[in-house]
Amino acid sequence: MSGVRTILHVDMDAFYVGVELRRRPELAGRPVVVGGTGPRGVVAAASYEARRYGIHSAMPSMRAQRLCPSAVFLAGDFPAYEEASKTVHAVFHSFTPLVEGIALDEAFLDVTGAIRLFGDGATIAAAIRQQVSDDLQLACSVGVATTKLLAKLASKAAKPKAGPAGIEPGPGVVVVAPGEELAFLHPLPAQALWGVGPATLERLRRLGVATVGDLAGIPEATLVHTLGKADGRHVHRLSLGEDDRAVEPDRPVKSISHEQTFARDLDDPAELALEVVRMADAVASRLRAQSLVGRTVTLKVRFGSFSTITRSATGPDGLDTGPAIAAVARGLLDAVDPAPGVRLLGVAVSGLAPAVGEQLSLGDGFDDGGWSTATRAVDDVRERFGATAIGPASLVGRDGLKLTRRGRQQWGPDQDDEGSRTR
DNA sequence: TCACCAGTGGAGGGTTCG
DNA sequence: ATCACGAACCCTCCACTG
Repeated sequence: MSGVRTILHVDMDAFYVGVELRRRPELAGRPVVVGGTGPRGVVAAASYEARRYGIHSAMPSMRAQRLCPSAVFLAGDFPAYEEASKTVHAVFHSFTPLVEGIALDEAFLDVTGAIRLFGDGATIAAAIRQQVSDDLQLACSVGVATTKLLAKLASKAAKPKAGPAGIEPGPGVVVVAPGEELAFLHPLPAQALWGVGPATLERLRRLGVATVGDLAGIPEATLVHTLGKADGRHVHRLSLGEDDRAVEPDRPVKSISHEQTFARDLDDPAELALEVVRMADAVASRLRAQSLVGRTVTLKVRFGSFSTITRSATGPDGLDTGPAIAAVARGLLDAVDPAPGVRLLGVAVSGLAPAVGEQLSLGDGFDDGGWSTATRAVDDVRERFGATAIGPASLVGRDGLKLTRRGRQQWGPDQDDEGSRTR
C-alpha cells in the first residue's frame, strides 16, 4: 500500500549559540556556552569550538567552566530562540505541510508529496539549508531517508564534528537511499537507536550486543523478555530498519508542568508551600493560554540526595486556575516530609481536555468563590501589563510582588536566587 | 493454600529525549 | 565532584467492576 516515503530530519547546528552569534558576531570562532550560569546550572548548548574541549549539552556548567575557563558563558534568551524557531519552521512549511516539530531546533518533514514540485529529497534538503542560511544566518544539517529513524541518524552523520584536533565541517546533507538502509544502520552502536539509553544499553551489553547489527541477530522473543513487551518489539523492528511511524504534525499536548531546582535545599514547609503556589499559578496560566483543563495534579519532589518522588491526585473535574491546582498540590505536599532538604519542586497537570465554554472549577452546582471571573481578569491584566504585573497575594514580599516569572526555560537557579525569601 | 477471570484506571517509579 | 527543565511513554502494582 504505502510506497517508499521520503522523510527529512532537519537539525539546527548549535542552535542557541547560532542565534546568540547573530547579535554578537564578535563571539564567532570562540568557545561559547549557553545555559545555567549558577552553581547548579547545566549546559543547554555549546559552540563547536567549546565542544573541542569536551563540553556538551546537559553537562554541569561548573564542569564546563573547568574544562574551558576562557569560554564565554551566556544565560540564554529563550524567547529569542522561540522566535527564530518559528521562522525556521516557516521555511519548512514552504516545502510541505507535513512538519513534525520535535524541539525548537529539530523537525521531521515528510516530503514524499513535495518531490514532484521541488525535486528529490537531496534537492529539497539543500534548498532548506540554503533558505535557512539566507533568511536566518543559521546552519543546519539534514538527513534524508525512507524512515524517521534513518533520517534522524543521517542528519547526525551530516553534522560537523569537533574533537581535540579541530573541527570537521561535515557534509550538511546525508542521504540513505532505498536499499542502503541496513548497510548504513548495522555498523552503528546500539545506543544510536531511539529508545536505547544507558539502562537499556547495559541490558543489551549483557546479551553481547554492541552494534545495531548484533541486535538484528537476536530473536525478538529474547529482546521482549529482556526489555519488556513494548521496548523489545520496538527495538527489534528498528534494528531491521522497520519503522513505519508517520510524520505527525499537531500532536496534542498530554501534560503541562513547571519545576525548579533551588539554589539551596529548602526544608521550611511554609517556604515550600509558597513555591507550590507559584508553580501552580504558572501551570494554570499556560493551561488557560491553550484553553485546556486537567484532572490530574502531580507534585514532584527531589531531595538533596537526588532521590525523587511523585505524588498525584485525580479529581472528577478539569482544573485550570492557580488556586484550584495549588490546593491539590499543597495537599500532596503536606504528606511529604521535607526534613531531608528539598532540592527541586515541580507541579504538573495531566489528563488534559479542551476547556469547553463556561468552566466549572469546583464541580456542578458549586460556587467557586468567583475564581473563574477573577482568573479571567488576571489573564487580562497580564496580557496588557506583562506576566509579573499581577499574582497571588501570598507571593507579595516586603519588596513588593516578587513574582519572578523566570522566563520560559531556565537551566538552573541564578547565582542570587535566594532573593527576599531568604532568612 | 484460595486467585478465579478480564478490563479499566489510578498511582508511583523509571527511562529516554532534546 | 556535580547533575536543568519539560515532556512522552512504559511497567508494575493495586483497587474496583462485572
